[in-house]
Amino acid sequence: MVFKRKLDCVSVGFDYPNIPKAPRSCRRKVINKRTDAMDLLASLAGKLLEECESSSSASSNAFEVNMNTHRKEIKQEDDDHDKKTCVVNSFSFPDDDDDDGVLERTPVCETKNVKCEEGVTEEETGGGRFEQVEATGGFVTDTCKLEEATVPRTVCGDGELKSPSCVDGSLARRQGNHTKLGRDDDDDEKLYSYHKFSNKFKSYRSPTIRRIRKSLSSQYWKQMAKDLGHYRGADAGVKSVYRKRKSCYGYNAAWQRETIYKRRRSSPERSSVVTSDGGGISSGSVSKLPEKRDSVKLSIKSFRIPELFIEVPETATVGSLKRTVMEAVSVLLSGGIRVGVVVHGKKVRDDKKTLSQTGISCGENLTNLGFTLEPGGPSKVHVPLCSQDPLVPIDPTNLSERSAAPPTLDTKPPQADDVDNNNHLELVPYQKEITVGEEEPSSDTRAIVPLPALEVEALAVVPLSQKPKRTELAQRRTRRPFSVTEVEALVQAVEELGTGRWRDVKLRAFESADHRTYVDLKDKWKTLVHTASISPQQRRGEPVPQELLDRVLRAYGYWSQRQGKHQGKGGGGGGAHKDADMNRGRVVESGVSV
DNA sequence: CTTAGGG
DNA sequence: CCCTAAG
Repeated sequence: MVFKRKLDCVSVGFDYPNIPKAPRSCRRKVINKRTDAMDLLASLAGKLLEECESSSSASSNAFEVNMNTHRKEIKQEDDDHDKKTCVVNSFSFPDDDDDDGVLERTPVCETKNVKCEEGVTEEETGGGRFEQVEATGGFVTDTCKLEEATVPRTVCGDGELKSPSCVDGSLARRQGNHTKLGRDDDDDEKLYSYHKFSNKFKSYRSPTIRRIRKSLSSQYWKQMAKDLGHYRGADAGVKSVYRKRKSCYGYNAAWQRETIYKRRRSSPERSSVVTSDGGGISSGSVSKLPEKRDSVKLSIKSFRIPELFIEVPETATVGSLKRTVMEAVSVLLSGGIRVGVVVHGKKVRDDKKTLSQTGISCGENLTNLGFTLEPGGPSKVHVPLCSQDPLVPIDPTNLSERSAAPPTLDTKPPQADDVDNNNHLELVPYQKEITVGEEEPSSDTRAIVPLPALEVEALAVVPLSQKPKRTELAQRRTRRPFSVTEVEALVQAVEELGTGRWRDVKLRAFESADHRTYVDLKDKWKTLVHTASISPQQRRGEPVPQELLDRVLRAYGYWSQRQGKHQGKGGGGGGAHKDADMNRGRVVESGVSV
């Protein structure tokens, strides 16, 4: 595995990795995807602040929700057949971002586990084995020890404490070797089951995660279910020659999650905001925050998604595996989330209680405070998120083509598979302080808030029946303007084959251009016709030689005339013949009827 | 899966 | 480019 990851501490809050960021445009998209998550966090922060303010006149409340890069536990479930089922216990979002160089940071009361994580991580990863993934907005997927270090225990639904299963080693590596992905000490199949039946993962975009524009449409779920494999039929796993984006997934509805994300933004209200440059230490910034006594400061490092079941064929590529995980997580996050507050292991349901009444105060050890993300929560929103917030890009596809993908084990074609750098997910709530200066490294694992149990009940509800709140799981394929050469080839093919045989056009002229589907060609032709019809001044993009546009018009006119006739079917012959016809057609168009 | 069109 | 309805 070549992922190199910066020390967590860095991402956690001291020093932001100065890794190259994906182009803003790329990141933007990602941001949109994360909107829900961010909203939630923002909402959470806002809530806490509100309470704080009401109970005390503190005005310096600040929150910081950071995402950690890291850990994800994977465990192998079954191995029937040739598929691997892995359980991803958790993911965490890297604390990347802040492309605008401004991030808000707030000191947190008393927690200092950064170093701890850092140390562990480094050790686990063999020191530098992982490259920062944040560069591309990705998440590092591994380092389980971290979990133990940071989150020693996890409370299970039944109140029982369990140690998080942790698997070390990168997912990719394991997968490649066909070795176990992890221990399976705790198999909670109920969490989130995600099965991938198809082993066709070459698509350059996530198959299951398709953008759903019409969220309100009843088609949404239908589509979703279809994509996920609920409707998987005989065609499961089958994909057309051109289309490389089909796959089927199955997943069980019950999923519980504690999600995570991080939001750089502090509560809109009056939290104090500190900004610092992305790569710098926040000491200066932090110190700027006025320390008020009655305020409670804390930061949520991350939220964790308990588990994800994933099944992929052994023949699948690492990239596809990553994408699969990404998709699973996206689906999980898409259903809406609710934040829960847990103090001393107990969930605080009364939203009206003040923090101090609840036992949350600066004086207290905040380690007994935890947050949970529960499925489908109404409590989202409130805090206006600003789109300007740099969020962690998680969208794989996008980044893939544009940013230098961190080296990964498998080499894959640039466009299609690197998408992964970002698939990761796990979020663990992180609470730590960004105190400046001396942080004790690994001294205190407790700094991390113990993750409370998830509400199984809530989790049990699995949707498929419920509409996910608008989620933009899928993303658009990256735009790839046709080059003049391609246009030429297209025009040539259309001249010969006509405008109703896109599949043939594809075969003839773009056989090897996997990224050009016949639909793409059809669309391009459409635009070419339009382009040729407008004045040169109105055209945009790389100029297409007028000569080609003329041919476009000519062919368009010609084939239009042939409407109803043999529709080009009689074109078994060569292009020459066609050209002859074309000329004739042009004449016709000129007014001479044939 | 392909086509054809609208978005 | 995406999404769908149709065939």
